[in-house]
Amino acid sequence: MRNNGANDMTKNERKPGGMSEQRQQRIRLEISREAARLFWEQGVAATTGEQIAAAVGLSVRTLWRYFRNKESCVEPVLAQDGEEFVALLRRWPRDVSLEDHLMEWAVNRTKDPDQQSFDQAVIKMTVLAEKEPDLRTAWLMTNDRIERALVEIFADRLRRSPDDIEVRLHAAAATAVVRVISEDVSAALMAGADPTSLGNTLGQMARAVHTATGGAVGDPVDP
Amino acid sequence: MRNNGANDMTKNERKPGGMSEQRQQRIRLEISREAARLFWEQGVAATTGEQIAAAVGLSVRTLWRYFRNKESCVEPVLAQDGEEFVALLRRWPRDVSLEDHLMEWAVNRTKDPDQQSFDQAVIKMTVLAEKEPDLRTAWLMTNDRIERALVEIFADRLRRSPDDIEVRLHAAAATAVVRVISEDVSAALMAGADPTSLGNTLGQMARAVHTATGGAVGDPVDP
DNA sequence: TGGACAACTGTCACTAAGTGACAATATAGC
DNA sequence: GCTATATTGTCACTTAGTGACAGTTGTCCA
Repeated sequence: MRNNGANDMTKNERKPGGMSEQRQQRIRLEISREAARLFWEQGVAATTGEQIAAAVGLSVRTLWRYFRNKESCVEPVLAQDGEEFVALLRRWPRDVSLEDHLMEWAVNRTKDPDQQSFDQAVIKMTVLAEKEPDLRTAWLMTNDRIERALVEIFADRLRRSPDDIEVRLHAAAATAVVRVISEDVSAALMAGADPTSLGNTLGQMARAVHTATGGAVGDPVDP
Repeated sequence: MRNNGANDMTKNERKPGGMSEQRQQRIRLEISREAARLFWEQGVAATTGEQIAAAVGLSVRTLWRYFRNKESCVEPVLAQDGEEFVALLRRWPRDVSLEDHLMEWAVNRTKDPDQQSFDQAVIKMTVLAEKEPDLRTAWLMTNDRIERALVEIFADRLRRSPDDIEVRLHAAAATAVVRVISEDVSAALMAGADPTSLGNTLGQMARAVHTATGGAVGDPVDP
């Protein structure tokens, strides 16, 4: 999904003095990467904001302008896979099943070499978030955001209101099972599992979503 | 569920100088109550640890010995309903459906007068947690703990391993839908809804759990 | 190309969160 | 009451995080 940032120059809403959205995001990602590395190497508590700022070459004050607090520094890394997943669901055609859509994407995607090392960071943080309480909160918050996104997506697909309790229930259940599978896969990969067996992970997610929504989400729907 | 603290004096492991488990819990709850009140009245950011400590008559240092950080001060309040729910599920007979078990409990329970005002605090915090990010993390963390408890309970009921991915999926989905319904009900009550219509909330939860687990959890099972 | 203007960044001073150490105190068991 | 031990308070300290203000950088437009 690294291929989607492609020249979407439709939003030229840059004000004088403001920097491009992309640049802001790149800095956030850069910070997040360094924070993840430090958290992994020394633990969260032992890592200071000063260290993170120094690692990326910013003043501490600026660091806190990009992130509300220390834990949220890793959110861009933690949210990576989730946002990829959400973006994928946004492009989900109505006449295609979830499993087919995910599988079709899986075979077509190309693995950017630079992306590889980044994926490592994602996996490390996901695993670390199982034990470190501060990272756990960040992980749960990113999943909370995913859930809100899924509410919109599901509401659209089911032609129901985002306020509909059924829709919100489906989104919550779907997000929960996707999260658990992500945790499970990350733990397996960290333990040295063969990444090729990961190919079926998306199929597992699709089936889990279908089950967790009582069959309401996953099948093709009327156009 | 106030009636379960009943004389479980089996754990007489009190060491000289140590205080009883109950006393510790009472203090934690007392702190939580005051924190919730202050958070509601002035907002989370505007409330200092010093204020909370003063309100309950403790030194600030002692406050931080009871709670790791400011947000977690409200966890006992936020966890109230959830722990009640978990305790209820622990007593869930194998030959009874979830809906029947919850409904039977609903009619038999007595509303402690002191409990009323406490419920108000629970509702307030649940609603406040929808907007205030710091409380949101606390709310998600309590639900994370509930999920872990449900893993054990479901594993036991399904006679499967707590490590079984299916079991964890069911627990995650179930916790998620129960959380959403709780949020929904709290918001409705806060908006002035009639509490009598709340009687069916447990039925709704039971059905939602049944659906979110693909029918795996909710029906009676073999003894 | 060269301002003009607004956003971005750094420095400084500050408040509040949270912790370690140690002495004082309270409590359970005898 | 006596004793051992957990609990609490006080003090000093580090770090998280913010507000204000000045300097810098990047964008838009002439």
